[in-house]
Amino acid sequence: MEEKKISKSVLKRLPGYLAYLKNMPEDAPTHISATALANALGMGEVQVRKDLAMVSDGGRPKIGYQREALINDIEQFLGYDNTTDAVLIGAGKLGQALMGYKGFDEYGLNILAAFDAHPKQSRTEEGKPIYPISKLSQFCRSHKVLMGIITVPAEGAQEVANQLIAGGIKAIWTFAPAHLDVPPGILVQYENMATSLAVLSVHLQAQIKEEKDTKK
Amino acid sequence: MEEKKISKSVLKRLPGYLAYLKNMPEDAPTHISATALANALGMGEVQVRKDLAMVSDGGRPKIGYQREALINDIEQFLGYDNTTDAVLIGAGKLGQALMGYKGFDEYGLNILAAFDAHPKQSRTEEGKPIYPISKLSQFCRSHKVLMGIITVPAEGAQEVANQLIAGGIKAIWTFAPAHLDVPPGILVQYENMATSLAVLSVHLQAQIKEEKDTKK
DNA sequence: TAGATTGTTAATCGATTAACAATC
DNA sequence: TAGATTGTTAATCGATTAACAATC
Repeated sequence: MEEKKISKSVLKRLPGYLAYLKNMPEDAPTHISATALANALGMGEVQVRKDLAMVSDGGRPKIGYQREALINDIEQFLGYDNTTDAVLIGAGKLGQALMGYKGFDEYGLNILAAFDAHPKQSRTEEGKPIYPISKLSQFCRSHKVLMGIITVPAEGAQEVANQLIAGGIKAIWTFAPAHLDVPPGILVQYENMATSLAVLSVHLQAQIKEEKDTKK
Repeated sequence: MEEKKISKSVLKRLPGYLAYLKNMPEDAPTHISATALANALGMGEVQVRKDLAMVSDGGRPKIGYQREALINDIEQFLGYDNTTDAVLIGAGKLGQALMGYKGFDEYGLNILAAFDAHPKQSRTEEGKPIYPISKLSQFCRSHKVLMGIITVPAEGAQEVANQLIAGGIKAIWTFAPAHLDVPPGILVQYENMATSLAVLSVHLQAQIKEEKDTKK
């Protein structure tokens, strides 16, 4: 594994490989080829090989990549071996669903606490604290939190982002359908359901139209 | 608006424009320039102009695009003026959060019912029915549902997808971190939280490393 | 008219795919 | 050795950006 700069497209495909590899049964062969991976995930084999070359120190011709090692390499590359503390803002349904999601520790993500403008309880079902939003910046500073997860309605998102940044956060994961203005150096990752819906909707429109045309 | 084939990249940016335009205050000017839009969303103005050219029949030099008309053009292009019936499978926390999200009708999305392997209630909080998963295919067929939303754990996702396809569905929106094998013609849109987390995690790793290096 | 803004045509950039040599 | 598979180098493709002419 050489320290090349990785492109975002490659980066986004890595979790797919990782999930597949981790889900393989215990009794599966210890090695797997890029070809096999590509087929399983419906991708081109050259692409898979090139992607893996970015994170792994190589497979062996005729044999493939050692599965355990590959899993480790990807996890290390993605930083899943270090835990990241995060806060979540907006303890509505979506927020609570995320707070309760067990799978995040696989990604090294640890949500410390939730914040809400008007907390209805003082703890989530899982027992994590819910604080009023006024404590947000201070909490981030004192706990050295680097990541904020925004699950408030669109109108409130920018204000929350401002407070997160004031608290010293470096990355924001937002589920609010709103563009966020942030200073350089802060990463905003939009979990954009509207984008997905657009892709789906256009596909369906085309399907419906096609069907009509066929019937004519 | 000429009937050109649109690229996925353009398509994915359209919802951003739409949301911004719809959120503009009532008393804002009736026209808006691509330049203004680009600045507001932190994008290149040429890109915005080119994107808009795909869906709109044109702005006027010096004046820009008529906001109302533009909103309409984008909505029509994305098919948000036609409602799409959908079913959701997996009435867990995330599923319930999505069932309760009011904003979907803006996108023309109408979730008819939820399905679950072991329904705990017969209706969601909003009063939509929750059926056992055994009724899934039949329901899709009889209601001519074209879209399925999967919010079950990864292990169950492929089986649910199979049943959706058996029910005649044409598009799948899945929140399960699992690759789905589907026949050609069926669109799978992955709402891939793992992907987002990877991008965030790598950014934070770099931040942390940078900070260390600076302190040295 | 002058200048802001549009739309188009050409140039650049990056990512994917194809071809091929290396190797176990 | 032969063949599967790797990694690399070159070719293609698509998307973004830059340059510029058109227009209100």
